[in-house]
Amino acid sequence: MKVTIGNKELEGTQENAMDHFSDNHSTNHYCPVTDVIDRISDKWSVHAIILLGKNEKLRFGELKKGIHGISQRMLTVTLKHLEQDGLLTRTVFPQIPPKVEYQLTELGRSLLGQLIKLSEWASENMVHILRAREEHILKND
Amino acid sequence: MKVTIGNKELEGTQENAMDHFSDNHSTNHYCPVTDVIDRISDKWSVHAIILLGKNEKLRFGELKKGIHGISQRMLTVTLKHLEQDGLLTRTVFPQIPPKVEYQLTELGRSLLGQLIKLSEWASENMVHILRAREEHILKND
DNA sequence: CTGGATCCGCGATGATACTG
DNA sequence: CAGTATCATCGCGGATCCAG
Repeated sequence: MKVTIGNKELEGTQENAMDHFSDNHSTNHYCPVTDVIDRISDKWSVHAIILLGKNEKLRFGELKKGIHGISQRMLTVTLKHLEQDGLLTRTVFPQIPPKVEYQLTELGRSLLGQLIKLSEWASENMVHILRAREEHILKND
Repeated sequence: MKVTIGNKELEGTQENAMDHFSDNHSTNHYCPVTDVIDRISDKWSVHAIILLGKNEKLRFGELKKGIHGISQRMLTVTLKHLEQDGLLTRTVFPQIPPKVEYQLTELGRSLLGQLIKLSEWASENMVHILRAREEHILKND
């Protein structure tokens, strides 16, 4: 289970998280954590979760308007995935015209916290990354 | 700059992060934060960063062995992106056979912290997600 | 209004061969 | 060993039409 490349290991709280990731490296194939990470790091999923973090309940059309560039199909697919993963609930109001409300579950809200921290990191360090990219372009002259 | 769908806003530290994301919703198109998020949430990038978090320096071949399933091409592309973003350094040793070492920068290490927290969330809540998926499958009978 | 179903283009990715 | 270059492919995701 433990994987060492080279011969260095991590100490403290990092060790547990690393070990989970280790499943994916070396010779093993399927890793649930990687599976979950792949899903929640999905481009549209992140936007949907963040948007639902700003608004307790949202209808399909509101989400569509709120996530710029997303197609109807991808919104449907994304919301279906998030619902399957238990990150949000889908409530159908049997009326004409139909009305469907989406809302984060408690699980979804806990994930929201993580995504916000990640987005905070991104906004704080964005300038460094953008500058690094520019310098890299200049270097190729 | 501020976007409200419905009429709810967030309080506290979440507000800033949300506002950055807001650029991507509504009518605007390009958002640097989204750009950065898309890049750092890339499947292979996460693996490479995590692996380089476990080992201060790694050669190309070691990374290839450590990230199961990645092709040579994608490893090259991924490392190039991470280098362009200033998240890792690439050191070439001019010798035969060639030797190249990759190492996280300080920026990369700070991101590593965030990714580890995300992976910790994933490993802690993985069971709920997997159970939710199973229940959803059972529901479709 | 909220999707489901279908078609399809294209970019991302893998496989392979080659090189300093 | 550490890539580069090229070709083939495959699935994401957009566009469109249809339905309840």
